[in-house]
Amino acid sequence: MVTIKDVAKETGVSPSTVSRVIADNPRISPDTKQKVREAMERLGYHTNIHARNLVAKSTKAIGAIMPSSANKALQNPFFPEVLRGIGSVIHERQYSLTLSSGETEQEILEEVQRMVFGSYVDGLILLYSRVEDPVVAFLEERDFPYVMIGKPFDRLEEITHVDNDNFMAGKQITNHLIARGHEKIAFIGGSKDLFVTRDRESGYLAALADADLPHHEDYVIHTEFLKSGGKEAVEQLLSLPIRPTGIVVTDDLMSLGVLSTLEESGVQVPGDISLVSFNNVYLSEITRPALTTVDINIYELGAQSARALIERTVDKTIPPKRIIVPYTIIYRGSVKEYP
Amino acid sequence: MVTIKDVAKETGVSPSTVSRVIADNPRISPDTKQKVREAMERLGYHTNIHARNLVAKSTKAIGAIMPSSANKALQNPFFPEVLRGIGSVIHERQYSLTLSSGETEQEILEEVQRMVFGSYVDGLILLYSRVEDPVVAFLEERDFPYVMIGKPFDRLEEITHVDNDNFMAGKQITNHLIARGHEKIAFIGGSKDLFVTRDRESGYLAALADADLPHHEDYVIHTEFLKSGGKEAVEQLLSLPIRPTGIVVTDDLMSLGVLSTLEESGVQVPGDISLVSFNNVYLSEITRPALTTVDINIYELGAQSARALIERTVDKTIPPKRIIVPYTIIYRGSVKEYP
DNA sequence: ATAATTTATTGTAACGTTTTCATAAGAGAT
DNA sequence: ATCTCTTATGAAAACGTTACAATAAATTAT
Repeated sequence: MVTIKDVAKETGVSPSTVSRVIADNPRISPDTKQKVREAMERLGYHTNIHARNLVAKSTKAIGAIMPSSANKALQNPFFPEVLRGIGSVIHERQYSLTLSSGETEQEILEEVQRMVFGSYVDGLILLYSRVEDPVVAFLEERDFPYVMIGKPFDRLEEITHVDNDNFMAGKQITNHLIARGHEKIAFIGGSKDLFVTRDRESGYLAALADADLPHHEDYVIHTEFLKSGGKEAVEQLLSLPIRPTGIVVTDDLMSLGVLSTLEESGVQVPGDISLVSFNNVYLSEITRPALTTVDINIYELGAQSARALIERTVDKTIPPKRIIVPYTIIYRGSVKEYP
Repeated sequence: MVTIKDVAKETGVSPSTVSRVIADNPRISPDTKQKVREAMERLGYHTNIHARNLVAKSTKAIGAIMPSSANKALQNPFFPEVLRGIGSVIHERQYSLTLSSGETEQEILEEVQRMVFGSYVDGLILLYSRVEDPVVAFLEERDFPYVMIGKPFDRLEEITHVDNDNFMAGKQITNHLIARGHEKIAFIGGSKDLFVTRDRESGYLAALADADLPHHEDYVIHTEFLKSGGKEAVEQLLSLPIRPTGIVVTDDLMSLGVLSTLEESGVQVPGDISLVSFNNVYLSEITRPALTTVDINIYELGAQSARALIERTVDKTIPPKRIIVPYTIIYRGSVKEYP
């Protein structure tokens, strides 16, 4: 391994000078810089991060915490896409990205502790948001830099997070259905513990209220992600005396299940029932019909969170902020004028 | 930050002793161990990896290299799933996982170089296999430990890799179609540059040959992953004078597109055409019909590669090996007896 | 011409570990 | 009682880097 000393010897200069050349310190004369850089190139020098980190205290690495993998949700193409967004700014800033996951809540917490105590990373991105998260409690207690993708359980103003305006998105996509003449609109969402679900549901309800449409309890269904993708939800909906003519589903992957179950039951989409969805992952354009869905810009969710985190790690004093990533509605074939 | 010295002072013992306790060195008396461990617990000691790595030379970290993200393939739920597999053994062995991706080939190579030169990781897992990969060339040249998921371009015997028996899988799933009476069987695969595609195709051809079924050039189609998920492929197939009655598709996500396009064209699955697929990702059970697909055990692909890599990093002399992860065929509703 | 200031460079300590070598104390052998 | 042999511990060097204080040389001010 070629070290700073080798370069120093080669150039006939001291190690400290070489170090400053690496840092591009203005105190070093252009000639020496030139000379040293050539030697570094020639010898194939690469700085050893561990030595650097040991003294510099900064690791130039951030960690991404995945939700507990006991959860099928992990198969959602959402994750590769956020990771891609994070990765792009990580790469651009010459940082590195450590991925952390675990089967259980407990495992995840342990991993996080190992990472912060062992100073593996300068900061963390939480790729999920859940109520009463012990990880958040731990990070707050240690005052360790982190940002959250999604909406924090509490202390909204104190936690830097990047999110969509899920309320407005929910409202607007529901309005789209209403504008197309639908009045009996159902809602299928994931777990009530997730803020995405809650926000999108609130938006849905607000849209109904604004349009003076009645709201039926039975039209709102919460289902576990893994439970055959909304099969039961659809069955429940179809068994109702008055069937809805439109459905708002909070996730494309779930929509796929909903779509299948509907067609299986002989219900045409969008002929009999219109469907709108969220996320705009790849599959939403290859289903039949292609889904009208709100594109929440997952990539940007990742990129923004990485930017905010890095900013935060270099200057701990900057105040927490909330970043709202804009969404766009992608109109495709799953909605039809009613009647 | 509480260091080894603090623990030493607290216990009235030397730093070296504390270090030895951490390493569970048998030379330390049970009493001192007990005493030191208590102090570590009490003070909340956690070992600083950078200091450790600096002297120990091992980072206890491995890197995972994702394919270039210019590629839509990244949205494939395949990746979260391998990552989950890798993550599980990483966690179990107390290693950490660094994720590396890049837009372009060049970016990826740079990242890899940074990782190996800066001694970020002890070894790398390549989550893709492609022809003439400069990353592989680089790693070989530096004799840096790595394993590949999939099949290497050349030097099969010299590169540790973990793969499925894609030939047999392709053959067996095609045989399933043949056993159900199909004789006109088409094949839709991804890029010919990918070994998965090639192997599965060879298996498909072998099955046809074994059954003395004729092979039509027109029945084999290679399509880019991102191109609307096999829409064109299906259209080509349907425009043929003699339509196939069965199709082998090399990826579930692609099957979804195929399925949609077929139904759109008024072709019933499995009524008119039977479909078999590969990977068994979550969505394959929520399509309509649910896909008969070969479960390649993605999780295990990840776990095995991590195990093999770690083994390799602790002992560089162990010979390269090839690990074949068994597959199973999951029979669902996309195949029907012909006629 | 001398003093004060700026500029470019170096020597050294520090970061938190691990590891080699040395040493003290106790056990066993003579 | 002396000597050797374990066993348990400590002191110190090393890992590769950064950063602070010190110094030498060059420039400017008086």
